[in-house]
Amino acid sequence: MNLKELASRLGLSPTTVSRALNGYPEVNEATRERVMAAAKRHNYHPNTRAIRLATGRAMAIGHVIPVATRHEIVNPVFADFIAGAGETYSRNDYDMVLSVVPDDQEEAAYRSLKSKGNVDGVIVHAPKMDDPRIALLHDVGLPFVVHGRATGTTLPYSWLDVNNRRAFQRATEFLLDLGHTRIALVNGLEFMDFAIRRRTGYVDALTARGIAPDPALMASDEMTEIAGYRAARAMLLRAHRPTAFLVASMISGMGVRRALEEAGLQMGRDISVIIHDDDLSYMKNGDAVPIFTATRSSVRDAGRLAAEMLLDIIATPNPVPQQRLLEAELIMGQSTGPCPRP
Amino acid sequence: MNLKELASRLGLSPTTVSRALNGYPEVNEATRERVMAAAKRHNYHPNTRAIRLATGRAMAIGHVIPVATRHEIVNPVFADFIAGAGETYSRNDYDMVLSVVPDDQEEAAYRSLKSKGNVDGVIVHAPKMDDPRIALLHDVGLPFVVHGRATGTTLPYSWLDVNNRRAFQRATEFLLDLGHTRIALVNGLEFMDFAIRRRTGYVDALTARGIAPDPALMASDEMTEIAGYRAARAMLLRAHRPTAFLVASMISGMGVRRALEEAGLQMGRDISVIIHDDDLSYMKNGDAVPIFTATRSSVRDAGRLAAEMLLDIIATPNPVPQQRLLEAELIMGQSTGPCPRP
DNA sequence: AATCGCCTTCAAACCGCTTTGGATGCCGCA
DNA sequence: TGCGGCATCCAAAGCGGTTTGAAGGCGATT
Repeated sequence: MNLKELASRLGLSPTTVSRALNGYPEVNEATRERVMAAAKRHNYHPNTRAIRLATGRAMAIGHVIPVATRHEIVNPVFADFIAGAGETYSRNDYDMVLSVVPDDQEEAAYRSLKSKGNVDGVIVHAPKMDDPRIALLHDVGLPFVVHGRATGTTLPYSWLDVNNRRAFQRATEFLLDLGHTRIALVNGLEFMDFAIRRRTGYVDALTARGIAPDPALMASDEMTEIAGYRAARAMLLRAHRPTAFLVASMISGMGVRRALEEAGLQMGRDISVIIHDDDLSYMKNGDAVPIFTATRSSVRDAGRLAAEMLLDIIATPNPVPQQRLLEAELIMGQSTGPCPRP
Repeated sequence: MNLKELASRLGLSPTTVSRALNGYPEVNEATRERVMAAAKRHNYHPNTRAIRLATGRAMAIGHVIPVATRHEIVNPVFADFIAGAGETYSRNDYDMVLSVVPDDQEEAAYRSLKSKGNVDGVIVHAPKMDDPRIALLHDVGLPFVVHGRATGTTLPYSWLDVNNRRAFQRATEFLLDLGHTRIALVNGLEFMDFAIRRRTGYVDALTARGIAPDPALMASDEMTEIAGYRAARAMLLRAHRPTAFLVASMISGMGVRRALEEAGLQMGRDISVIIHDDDLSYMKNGDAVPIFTATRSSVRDAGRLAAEMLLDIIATPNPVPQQRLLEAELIMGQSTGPCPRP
């Protein structure tokens, strides 16, 4: 059942039927109702491919996922972000298209998405310092929103980010207030923008209290269980071990916990831990009582909001770049306590 | 730059240019090269939307992701599957479209995908017992491949699955051989087909050795850290605690480990644990030496293979249902050992 | 009564590609 | 010399919608 057939059954022209269905004003209300009823009765759904060609819009948003090397976006955080963004797209009749490409072809992927007209815009994930993708998308002319920010980029662009610096600053201050002075940072890879900001927050808080950051207590690696475990273990073996840990993610946190337990240290009593909690659906930080004290910010909400921002930009004739900074909340769990006196 | 313009620049008809670019035989080789060169020079990429309308094919595969209730597909396992499938799609110039929908609208989502012509086929995730989606897709006429199987369904359909029953049977036998008799099962939700099969494997292995399965040692819940922790803790508090655990996933396994450590039990010495390891990129089970002894099967490979199967089915005129059963390997880690004599 | 303007509706062009059904020219062969 | 056959190329008709430009009908205004 297509438009032409539906129209002929109704004794109307395709023009009128199309307009009736799309809510244009120049059609009689009685006619519109007749058309709507017939469309429902015959289970008519306009062909997306035809709409796309006729309107010149793809009605789809792209997400490029580079794979196959050191840093992979394919992680639990990404899954939750996608879920949030996907909800927004569905509500607005947009498709979400994921392009999984070898990471040396990421740039080509964006260009191709644009020139072949597969999408109306993209969301840029995991921005790095001086991220080249921003300039690229700028001159390709593909609307985009960055999840995060890219330090060093001068071009104006739209982004949605969590205030990572402030979150880690507050967490550090909280530990300092508890009497901790040897606070370790188990950070993500520090070419990632958010990791840089987190470190800044941590360093700022320490220096504000007159404590010189100790490079031996600052690790930077992928946010996996293994990496968290390794970093924590190495630090615990040092002569002067830290009394508190600031950890980049729930998953790294599990690794840190493993190292602590292996060392016979009890979290919350012998040693304190604060993690950053993306509030992942499959990785909840406890329920009533959080396992870890944490800086929390739902990445799923971020996905929802970033998608809304992008759709808004696409719908606007001459859009101005939009920015939005979300604050993480500091939630109390069982993993922190006063620094034990030696 | 579109086909018509490119053609006129070349002094050729669009027909010939189209054929030259698509490798049809009825065009002079010299002409073809001239066309190819011009296409490259002018950076011509055919408009996907037009190709789709003209050919009647969507060149896209759909994945429907239901959200917002108890069981959510949005999990790390799903992310890895998607990554695998996405690689296959990219290689074959297909788009991957994800539909995130409230789970009471899942059926409508499939129907809409079909009637609006957004995709050429779909992959069905997380099949349940007597899964209604199989009959639905059958009569809607949308090609599909199921990741897993659906016990109770009589219709023929294509699927790709891991031999979950055998994997858990082997794992159980392995523990029995080590002298364990009180073996606990921390399973996924048992309306999920794979969870049913795993339980069957476990029960079969026990009964084959004359051991009656103890309902108190069989838990079934979501595969999260929390759920794993709760199930294990409850069992450890019983008078006759288990000496070994069989756990449904890496994440549940972390929860079980937390419970064990809380109870002061050392994995591999006081108590044995075997998990199922989907070999997730961000949830590696150790590296050189696995943390957990495990039944391992890469869900990413599964994604790759399932996608290949689907593309093959779509390309075949009168396809017959395809099946493929992957075997999990049993890998030795540090979490198992002989049953300690009391 | 003629004209104007609004409300409805329609025919046809268009989006950018594929594909069918010729058309043309050239060669070889009878 | 005439003709079949092959190699090339093209015009035009789709694909299934949207959108422009125009037209018919009718009440209101002059």
